[in-house]
Amino acid sequence: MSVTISKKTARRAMILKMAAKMFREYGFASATMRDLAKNIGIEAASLYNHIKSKNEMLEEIVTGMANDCKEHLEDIEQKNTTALVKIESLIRFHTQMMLYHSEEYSVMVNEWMHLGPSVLPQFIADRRDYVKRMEAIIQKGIDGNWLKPIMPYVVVLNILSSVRGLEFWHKSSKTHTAEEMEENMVKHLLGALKD
Amino acid sequence: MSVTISKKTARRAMILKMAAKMFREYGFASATMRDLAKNIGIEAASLYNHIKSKNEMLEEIVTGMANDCKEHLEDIEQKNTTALVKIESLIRFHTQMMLYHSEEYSVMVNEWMHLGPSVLPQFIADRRDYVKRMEAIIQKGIDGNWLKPIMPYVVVLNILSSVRGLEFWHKSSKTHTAEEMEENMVKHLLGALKD
DNA sequence: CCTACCGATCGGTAGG
DNA sequence: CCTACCGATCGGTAGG
Repeated sequence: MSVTISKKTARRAMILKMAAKMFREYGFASATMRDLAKNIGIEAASLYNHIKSKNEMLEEIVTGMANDCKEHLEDIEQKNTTALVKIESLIRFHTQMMLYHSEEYSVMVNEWMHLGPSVLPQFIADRRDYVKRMEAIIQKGIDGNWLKPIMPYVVVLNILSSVRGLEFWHKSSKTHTAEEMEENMVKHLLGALKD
Repeated sequence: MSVTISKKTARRAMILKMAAKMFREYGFASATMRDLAKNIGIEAASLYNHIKSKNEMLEEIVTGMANDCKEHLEDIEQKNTTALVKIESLIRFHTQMMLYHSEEYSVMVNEWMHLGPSVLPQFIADRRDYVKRMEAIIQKGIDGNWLKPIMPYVVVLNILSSVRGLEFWHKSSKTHTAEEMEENMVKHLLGALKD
């Protein structure tokens, strides 16, 4: 019995993984349930034994990633470190999420607007809250003279957007390693904040 | 006769402007010709007196913006200035494009993948070329010891991605002015390259 | 997990 | 610029 359940769970996880891959490659609106089914090797109708709807898949992918990000931010906030260390940790965390969980992360940052009306407002509110809390960390660093004064809103936007842009690297010929990319992300995005 | 032509041209330009607005807001795939027609005040079928297809509109919007960017880069390359000044000019140019031509610029950076097979390969090749030439400017600056050594590929990706992220500011409550945003973009993205 | 099929909606055309 | 309409395709359901 438990074998049956875990098998079903694994199958569902596999479907969600493939859905993330396709949402990322074609966009949520252009990816079709028929293509998803074909890539898995079943008929489109059979998908609905594992999921409720196309939108439910998007919601699960996006909120899953969003929760991971929120958790990490809370950890960071608790720690007794300087603003510089905290921001560096945030840059590294997001970079690694994009580099090692690129499908789900890309879907979150690129397809969230297709979320259904029952989850979209909450996602937007959460995102705004996340940005505000990153801004607060930077502002504290500026107030304490640990960081150079650059508008926190712009810094946060740039960090998050730059990570989003790593999608291009991921799809490209990869002439550089993930580690190199991460180090240079830190150098560039943190460099202007240091003395 | 010439009045008729210019009227037609103006109408077409207006349709393209509205299309850009809707491609940006809903995404190319989700924006419909029927909604576009409704927003203009005509029937969907009537659109085809001004344009050939939905894809043609996308192509015109995207390649129009891409050409503006290419032209600016060529100007920059000709000028006899330091790498730092050139990169600053590039940051300011792209920031202004996003801030003052947000519809078309957003469509270019977010919807280019829906370009038809007759233009997509060229667009990708052009984009790669554009990045390579920005990288070359930075590399020259590093070689001449005018810039701190940060991987040019990452710097270029971050600059372009950060500008893309300004879309969020544009849609938001706008608690900061466009000028403030531009100055802080320069401070953050160029700061790490300076000594 | 499949066959069969639905209502809706899409981009686009014919003909005026 | 409109009426009328088409073929294709979509997400999803019924019933087994």
